Amino acid sequence: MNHKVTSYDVALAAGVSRSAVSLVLNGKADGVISAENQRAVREAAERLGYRPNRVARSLRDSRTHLLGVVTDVTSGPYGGGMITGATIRAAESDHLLLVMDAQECRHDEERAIEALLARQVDGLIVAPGSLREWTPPKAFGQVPGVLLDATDPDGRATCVVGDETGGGYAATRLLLDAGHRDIALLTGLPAQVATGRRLAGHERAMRGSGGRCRVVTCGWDIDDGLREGARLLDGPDRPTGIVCANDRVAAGVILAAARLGIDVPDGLSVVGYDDDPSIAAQLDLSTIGLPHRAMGERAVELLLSAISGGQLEPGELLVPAPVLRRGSVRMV
Amino acid sequence: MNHKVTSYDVALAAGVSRSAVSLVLNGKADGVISAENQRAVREAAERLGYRPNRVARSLRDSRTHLLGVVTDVTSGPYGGGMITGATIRAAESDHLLLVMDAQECRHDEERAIEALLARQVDGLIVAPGSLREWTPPKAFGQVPGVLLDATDPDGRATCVVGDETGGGYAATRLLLDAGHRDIALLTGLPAQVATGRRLAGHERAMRGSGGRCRVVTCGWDIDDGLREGARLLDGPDRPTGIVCANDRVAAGVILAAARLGIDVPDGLSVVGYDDDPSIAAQLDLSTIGLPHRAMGERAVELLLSAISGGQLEPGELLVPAPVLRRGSVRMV
DNA sequence: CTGTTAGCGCATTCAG
DNA sequence: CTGAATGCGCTAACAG
Repeated sequence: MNHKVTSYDVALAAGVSRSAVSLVLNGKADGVISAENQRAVREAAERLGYRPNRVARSLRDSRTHLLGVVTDVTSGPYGGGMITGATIRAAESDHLLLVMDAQECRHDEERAIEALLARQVDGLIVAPGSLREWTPPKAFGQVPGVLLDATDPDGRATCVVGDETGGGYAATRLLLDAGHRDIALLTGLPAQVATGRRLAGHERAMRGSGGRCRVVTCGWDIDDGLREGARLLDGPDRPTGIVCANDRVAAGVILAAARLGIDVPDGLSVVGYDDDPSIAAQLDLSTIGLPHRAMGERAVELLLSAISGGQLEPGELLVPAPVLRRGSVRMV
Repeated sequence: MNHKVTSYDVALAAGVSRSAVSLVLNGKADGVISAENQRAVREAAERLGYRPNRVARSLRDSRTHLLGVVTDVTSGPYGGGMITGATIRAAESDHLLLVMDAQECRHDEERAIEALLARQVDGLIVAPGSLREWTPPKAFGQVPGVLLDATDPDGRATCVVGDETGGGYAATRLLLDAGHRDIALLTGLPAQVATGRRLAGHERAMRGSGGRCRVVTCGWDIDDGLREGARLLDGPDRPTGIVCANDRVAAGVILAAARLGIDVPDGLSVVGYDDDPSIAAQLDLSTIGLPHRAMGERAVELLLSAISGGQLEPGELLVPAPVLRRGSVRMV
C-alpha cells in the first residue's frame, strides 16, 4: 500500500531535494539538474511507485484540469456518445470529466453547477437533453462554459449542436439525387427544436428541384410511421420516396409498405434519421447520423481553448451530420 | 467574478476569525460561537457567494469525495443507465464521479486507473463493457474498488452484475406460467457470458415443468431471429412460444411469424430480452429488463460503505432483472 | 547546479 | 469565544 508516497520520499531515496524531484518529473531540469541525479530521481520514483498528487498540484496552481459536465444524456439511449467524445478529447490534454446527472430539472441543474464550481472545475459543459432551449443561470459564467446539444434562447452562450438543418437537407437530397421527384416528408412533433430545423433543410433541398413534396406531421414512433405510411401508400397517387422523422418511423413505413405489397427499395425508397443502432443497419436503411461523439469533442475543444486564454464566441457551432447511404434508396 | 472569495474574505466581512467561519459553516459551532456571530457569518457567506474550496479541503483531509469510473458503457446504447444510477447515488453522499473512457483496451484501462489514482479518488468502479471477464491489475486495490457489469475470473474482486440466470429463468417462466408446454429458446452467441447464464436459468425453469424445449443457437440480430424463426415456425410441429436472445431477435421472429400468417400473440407467444427502448414497448413485447441503473447504484453503495471502513466481500452481487409483462404472451 | 522558503485554502489544534 | 500556528503535497522563486 504505497498510497502515501510523496515527492519527499522520492527525494530522500534519490538523495536530492524535493525541488529537484519536481523539476525532473516535470521535464524542466534540462540544464539545471545533473544527468546523474536525473536518473536517480526517475529510478527512485519508478521504484517507489510515485504518483504526483494532483490535488496538491491543483491547489497550488488553482487549476484542477477538471471539466464539469451537467447532463441528462446518460439516461437516454444514444447521448452517451457525447460523453465518450468529450472524455477522449479531454484526456488528450490531461483533463478529466466530472459528471453530474440532472434529469431535466432546473433546480437539479443549478445545484449541480454549484457543486461543480465548488470543486473548482476549470470549465463547464451543460448537456441538458435532446436539443433543448436552456437559459444559463448566473453561476454559469464563473468559468468558461459551453452548452452541448442545447441552445441559449438569449443567444449569449456558446452552443455546440448537431446540424439539423443540414441533416434535413441531406436526407431529402438522398432521394432527389436518386432521381425522385414525388416525395413525402413525415416530420416529428413541432415541440422539438429539431423538427423545425430539419423541415427548413428539407424545404431548401426541394426549392428549385422541380420535385413536389407532401409534408405530413407524423410523430416519432413506429406506430406513427405505420399509420402515416399506410395513408400515403394506399392509393394510386403515391410518392416514390419518403423522408422520415427518424428510423423508428421509417421502420413503421417499411412495415406499412410490406403490408401493401410494396417492396423497399424497388417500389419505394425510404430515408430515416438518427442511425438508430438497433434499427438502421438491420433494415439496411439510408439515414442521417447523429454526430454525438464529434459534438462532445467540439465542446471540449472550445472549452480548452477558452481556458487557455482564448475567447468563447456566442452562437451555435454546427456539427455536420454524417450521411449513411444504404440500400433503402433506389434510383428511379 | 467572485471566483476567489475565500473563507478569509467571509471572516473579514463578518468581523470574526477564519476559524469561526469554518466552525459555523461545518455546523460545529453550537456551544462555541455566539448566535449573533453565527448569523453574521452565514449572512456574509451568502452575500459574497462563498463556496468552500473543495480542493483545499481534499488536500487537508486526504479524502476527495471522488469516485473514479473506468468505462466503455457510454459508447453503447444502454449502459448509460449505470452512470446515471451511480452519479445519483454518489451525489446523495456528496460524492462525484470522475469518468474515464477506455474502449475495451487493456492498456487504456490501466492508464485510466493510474490517472484516477493520481487524482486521489476515494474509490474505483470499473465497468469495461457488457458482462466481460476482467482481471484487475495490481493498481486496482490501492483504493476500494468494484467491478460493474463484469466478473473477475479469479473471484477475488467484488462484482456487481445483472442476474442473467434469474432473467433467463423469468423469461421462460413467462411462457410456462401462461400454460405453454412446447417452447423454443433462441440463444445468443456462446462467446458472451450472458448467453450461458440465461441458458442455465432457462433449463432450471424447464426442469420438472413437464414441458419440452428446443434450444437453438441463434445470435443477437434481427436477421438471426428472422432466419431461425422462419425455420422453427415453418411446418406443422411448431412451438407455441419462443424465448428470444434479445428484443431484436424477437422482432425478427415476429416478422417471420407475420410472413407465415401466424398472429402474435394468438398463434404464437414471444418473449424478448433487454427491454430495448426502440423495440420492446413499440412491439408490445414481453421482455426482461436490464437493471443498469440499479447496478450503478449498488456499485456506489458498496464502494461508499467500504470507504467508510466497511469490508468489500469478494464475489458477485446479483441485481435482479425486472420482468416486463406485455401483450406478446397469451394464455394457452 | 542545489537546497530552502513561501503559499495555494482549508480545518484543526492550542494558547490566550 | 478568538487569533495564531500547523500541515496536507506540490511547485515557483529565490538564495546559497
